[in-house]
Amino acid sequence: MDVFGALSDPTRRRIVAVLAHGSRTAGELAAEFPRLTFPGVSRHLRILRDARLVGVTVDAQRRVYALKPDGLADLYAWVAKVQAEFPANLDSLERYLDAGGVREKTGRRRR
Amino acid sequence: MDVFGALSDPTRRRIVAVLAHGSRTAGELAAEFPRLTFPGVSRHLRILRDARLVGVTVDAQRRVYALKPDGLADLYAWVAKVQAEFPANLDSLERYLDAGGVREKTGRRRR
DNA sequence: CACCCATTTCACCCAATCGTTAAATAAGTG
DNA sequence: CACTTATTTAACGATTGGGTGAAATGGGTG
Repeated sequence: MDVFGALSDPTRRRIVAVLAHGSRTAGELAAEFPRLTFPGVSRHLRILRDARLVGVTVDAQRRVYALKPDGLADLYAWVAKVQAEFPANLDSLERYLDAGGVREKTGRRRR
Repeated sequence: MDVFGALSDPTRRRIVAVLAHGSRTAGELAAEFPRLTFPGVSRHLRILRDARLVGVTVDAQRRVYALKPDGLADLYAWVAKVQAEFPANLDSLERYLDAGGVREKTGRRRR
């Protein structure tokens, strides 16, 4: 699952938001989500890890999770690119029509 | 489906990217995705509409889709907030340890 | 090494999502 | 109004995703 997919889940967004304030162990994170079981949180963490949104360091049995800029940067870059390409100041429909977007009348094709 | 969910699909991201360059009719958009059927694209457009990422204007039978800044702004705001809260310059694990994140030795509890 | 703690992996279920085909809706033309 | 174009809605099957409890893994302690 890519960055967008990883962040499409509200729980995972909350995890990322928590980690923005500082690193947490898997257990601490799980404790933040009383409505979820431990394995549930663990799987979310795996998905975030695969998406390069978080990283883990091992401290004995504990896994300390930390936010990683990589994944977020991808997301940010995509949004920035789209926004840059989008001429928001011009009315979009007007622009479309000016560019000759609609070329023909509709209905039965002329014979 | 919210903005994140809407953008979790690659096809929908491509639609948004296309619309960033200018408005398109549903038919024109569908033509950009030869591997998908027309109704398939139509449903993606509906999801993007619900997420306030695009807007429609009616031109006779044609529906002209245009990118809307609203949804993208939400996404941008979320990313910006997380990045602002994330002290990227400090090593995250170090910070965690300094804050006393790990308080006890592991193993069997002391009696 | 017996026991404990922390976390992940496994097997399974249910709900949501994606894509398709067929039918419905909406609107222009002669 | 019959016909055509443009697009959406409906119904349905296949796949993925999130949740759970149970078992497995990795590591520390006495």
